[in-house]
Amino acid sequence: MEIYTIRDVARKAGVAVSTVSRVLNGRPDVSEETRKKVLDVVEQFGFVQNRNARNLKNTKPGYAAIIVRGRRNAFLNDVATQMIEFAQGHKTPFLVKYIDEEDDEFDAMRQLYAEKRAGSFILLGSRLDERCEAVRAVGVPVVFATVDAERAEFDNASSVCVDDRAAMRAMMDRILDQGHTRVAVFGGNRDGDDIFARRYQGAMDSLRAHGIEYDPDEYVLSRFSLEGGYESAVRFFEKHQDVTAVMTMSDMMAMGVTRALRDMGLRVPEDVSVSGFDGTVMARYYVPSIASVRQPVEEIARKSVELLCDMLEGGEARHVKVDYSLVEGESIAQVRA
Amino acid sequence: MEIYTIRDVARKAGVAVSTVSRVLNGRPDVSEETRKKVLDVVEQFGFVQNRNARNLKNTKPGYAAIIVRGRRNAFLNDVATQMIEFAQGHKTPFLVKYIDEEDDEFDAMRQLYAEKRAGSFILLGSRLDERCEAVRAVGVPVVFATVDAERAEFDNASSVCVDDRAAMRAMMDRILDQGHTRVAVFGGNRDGDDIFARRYQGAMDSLRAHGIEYDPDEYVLSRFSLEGGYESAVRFFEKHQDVTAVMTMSDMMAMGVTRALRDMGLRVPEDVSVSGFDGTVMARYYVPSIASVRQPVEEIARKSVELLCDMLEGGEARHVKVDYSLVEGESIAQVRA
DNA sequence: CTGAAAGCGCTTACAG
DNA sequence: CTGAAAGCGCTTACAG
Repeated sequence: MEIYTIRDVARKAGVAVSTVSRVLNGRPDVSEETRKKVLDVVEQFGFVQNRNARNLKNTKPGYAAIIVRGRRNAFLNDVATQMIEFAQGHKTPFLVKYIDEEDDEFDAMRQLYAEKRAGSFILLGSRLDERCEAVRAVGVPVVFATVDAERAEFDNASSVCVDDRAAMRAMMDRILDQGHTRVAVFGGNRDGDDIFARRYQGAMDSLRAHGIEYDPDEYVLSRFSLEGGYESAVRFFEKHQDVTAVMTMSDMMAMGVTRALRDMGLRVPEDVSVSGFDGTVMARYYVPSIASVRQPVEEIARKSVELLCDMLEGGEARHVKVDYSLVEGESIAQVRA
Repeated sequence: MEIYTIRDVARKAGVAVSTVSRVLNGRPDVSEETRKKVLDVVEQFGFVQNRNARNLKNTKPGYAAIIVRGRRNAFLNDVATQMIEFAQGHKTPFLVKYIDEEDDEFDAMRQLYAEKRAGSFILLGSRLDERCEAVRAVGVPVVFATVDAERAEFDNASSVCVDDRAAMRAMMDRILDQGHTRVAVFGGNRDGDDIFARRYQGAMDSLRAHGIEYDPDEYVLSRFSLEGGYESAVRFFEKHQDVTAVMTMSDMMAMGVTRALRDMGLRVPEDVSVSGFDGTVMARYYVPSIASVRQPVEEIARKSVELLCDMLEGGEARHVKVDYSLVEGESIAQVRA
């Protein structure tokens, strides 16, 4: 495999490297004739620019970077895709960086800033723990998407999310309205002040309002995956056959729970009702379709991009709540007799 | 956000940049004392290396790159993840590059070769069309995974896949053994000589062996997604109520079909049997669980890495078939009376 | 409109 | 064990 540099192209075309560079970057100050000559050689060589060299030179922060944590999360992926769409119209070019579940998005920010000239960021699915103080330190515009960063009070960070607490409460209301009184909640760590804690609080709000006492044993810490939901359900229902509904914090988890119940000979929703969270396509196609809290993918994406562009133009950090909606599903029914 | 270079680190630590570079790269020829001094400054600065500069210098092809086409394909993603696992043990470092469905993996190869010192490749989910002549041109070791490249006769390309034709035939046998005689097949383009064409042939092999005449109208070109399967099924069953089984070329498609059937008031498997392909986790968790052809993720991954390493050590290009297996599922049953 | 030159942040022989 | 210097492939003022 032959690798050509712009020097090779320049020599072959009989021009200077700077001229080739200009052509490659679509600069206007090149004669039509020269441009053509250069492009011919580029074509002929199958020349590909070395972006390492390019980025090394170009140091002014131009890009906005979308950092997505978790390659497998369909919901976050959808949001990222939408963001790119909305970003098309704006002057700032956007790039997407996927990082692993365990990676540090703040390291990723530094890396992107240093290497790719990314000077502003949208963080998708970030967690607001100690490390997020890094955001304050970096000082560049940041938008947290699907995370509420209001209380952290960053000067340079906006956020977009649904009201997780209210959403969860509404879903629990709907379950309780079907007569259920023993509802297990499967989700993430409920301590602290992140979205999982708020969702948990929302569930509690509803129970309290309905005058139902909640048995702490009926909260199950579970992984957000099919397997996680499955295993949690199997373990849980060994001891809690009297529970008639399971509310989860993710659609994947809900589907895992549903499959587990079925394998234990329980029907959903006749014997046990199940709810999810996110409003993913898969949940809609599942049988039974999973009742879920839909986060408005498109609006989260649009708002995030808007807020970032706003800050880039000197606007203040703002915190926006977008409307969730409850997705009807076949997975919830009247409590069994 | 402050960006430090190794010059800054060197100055602060009171050593030369070359020394800092050596420490950063874990070279042995640095005194313990100096190393410590440098690492302290690195820590203090939160220094991150600029990989652009690094890659720009390092030009000897070291990496093996795994190119995955399609970020959303759970199956390919699983294979890629496994490959990384297996690659750990080998001397060659591996890196993964995700490209869009529509991107050209051969362009990606050139790019990676030029920029990241990737001198050998595993192509996951590549299609073997005209563009693949590029593989011959590049000359570096390539492994096609989940694609049969035997007939293309590249000197420098191995391949790993299941026998798609036999697999599809086996699945069709199983369906026909349940008494079905009207089976629709939903899948990709059946012309040419790629895996879709072979799967189609496999289905035909079985029908022929069973003495069943196939109605060409009962082949449906469908997208490989939930939505694709759904729409195809709705359109198809408007006109073909007498069909009692649908064989598909992907689990996603099969789940879409199942949901569509249910929405049309048909039960799976009581009224219509459905089968998938790939053996994904989601299909196993679906209700009904989807009978599928499992491609052995782990073995495809292991074999691909092995074949590549083999070629890197001068071995010949080889073409390996790994064993598929039929996954039992609740989605297939005796034909309705 | 075009070219010669400096420099982006690293690594790697080459001296010492 | 350590440092000075060249150079990776580009871009971008600066001249002309």
